Amino acid sequence: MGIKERHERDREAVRRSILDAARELFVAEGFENVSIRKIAERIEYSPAAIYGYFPSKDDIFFALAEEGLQLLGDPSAVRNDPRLTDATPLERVRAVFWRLYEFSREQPQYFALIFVDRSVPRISKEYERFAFTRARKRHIVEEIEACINTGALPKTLNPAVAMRTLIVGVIGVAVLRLSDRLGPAEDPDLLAADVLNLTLAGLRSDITLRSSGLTDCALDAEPIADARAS
Amino acid sequence: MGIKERHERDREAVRRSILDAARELFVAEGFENVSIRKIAERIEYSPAAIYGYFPSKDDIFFALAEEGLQLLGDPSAVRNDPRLTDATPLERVRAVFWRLYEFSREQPQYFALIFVDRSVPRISKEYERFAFTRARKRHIVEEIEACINTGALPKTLNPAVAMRTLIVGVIGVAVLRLSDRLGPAEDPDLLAADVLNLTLAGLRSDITLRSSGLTDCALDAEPIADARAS
DNA sequence: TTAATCTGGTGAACACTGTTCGGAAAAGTC
DNA sequence: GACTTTTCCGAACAGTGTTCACCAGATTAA
Repeated sequence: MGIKERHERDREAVRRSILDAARELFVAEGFENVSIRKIAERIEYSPAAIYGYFPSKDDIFFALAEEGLQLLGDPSAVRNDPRLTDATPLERVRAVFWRLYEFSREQPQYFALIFVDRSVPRISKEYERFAFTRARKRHIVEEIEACINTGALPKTLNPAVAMRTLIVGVIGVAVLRLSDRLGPAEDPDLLAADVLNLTLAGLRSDITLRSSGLTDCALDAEPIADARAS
Repeated sequence: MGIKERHERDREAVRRSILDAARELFVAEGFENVSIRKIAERIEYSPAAIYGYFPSKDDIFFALAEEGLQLLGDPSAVRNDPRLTDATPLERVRAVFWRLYEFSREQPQYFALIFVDRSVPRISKEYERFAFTRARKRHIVEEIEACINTGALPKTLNPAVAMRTLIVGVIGVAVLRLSDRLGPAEDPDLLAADVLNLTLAGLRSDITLRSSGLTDCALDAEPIADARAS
């Protein structure tokens, strides 16, 4: 009996159409400017029907965030980039964070959602859902450790802290760009490149960083409370 | 005849009560969660009455933003801080940006409005209203130039670009903090200090920065288009 | 085949939001 | 006292996220 299967397929098709419509509308008009009614109208369903597939508007956004992070790409994509086959470890690290900055340009809505937005509060509580971000973070730490091992970065450096400071730089530039706070003649790309080079130069200078070394970060926050509860 | 004066005083009093109520509500609940009706209820007026004083909800926020920047404080307050009388120029620069980070903690709503928020789009277009931010920016550039003159920072450094990179760091940390993207055990204060020190160390290292030197920045954006129009 | 059941979508409504408008009432002016 | 101006309010408009009683149609059991 393929009836149940057909049911599931139909249901999944509707769910997909909701996500597709929501994604297009979000990217085109921004999360706040898209209403359930607009999504419903586009897929030719009633607004109430959507609540049979997602418990809230936030959850639609949340499902899209997961897809958004996949658009950021697998870290191994950067690792295997042919242009980086004979790059120095430092250049590889820079490439990883440059990719993050590029993502903020290519997918500003996704970027804002995942790294900036406060209007979707639950995202910070449910980061462990994004299991594959753990692999991403591990990869970045490995790249930084490679820099340390080859002497490109000082041995005293904590890779997690270094990663954090680089993320801070990318997010700072991206926020300035996305919130339209840059002057009309300022080039955000040049600024991003400068900030990355500047941060790497600072890391090379072997100053003492006081931040503790943590296993969690913006790309992979694992609430300690949850870990204790389990 | 003091009648007109009394009228103006009464009107100003109501206007003030609107701003006070809005400020308290914004700080307590955030801009998006405060409605005109809530403000009206608190000051015991009808919602429509508020539109006799402000043309829109955005304009209430905008008036508050101006007050918010005054909470950030006059740059000369940092300049005249007794703890900085015999500080090095570099320490003074760090103090200025540390003050900006503190502001992001003390007045997160104001900070988000002025430096981050996209939901009040007009603020980026009307920055020239904040005339006194020009003095603030000039002061910061002067402090950085003092560093260059004393050799604490390299002579090749563009002060405007240096200021920009330091702002990027502060905004990056502040956004991570305000959007709740830091791990539960991470200390944003330590991170902010690390990022500032790291950026300053990078600036000292005399790497080549490609960003052009601009007169406008996040603290004082003067749209070129407007300047041409006048 | 018929009757019962289960499912999914709907229309209407609730409680909100920012904003507008006609009118009433009070205050000021002549 | 009559006229004008200012100020405010009640009601409404168009929009929001969300809920719920209901119903048609598909599925299952007798």
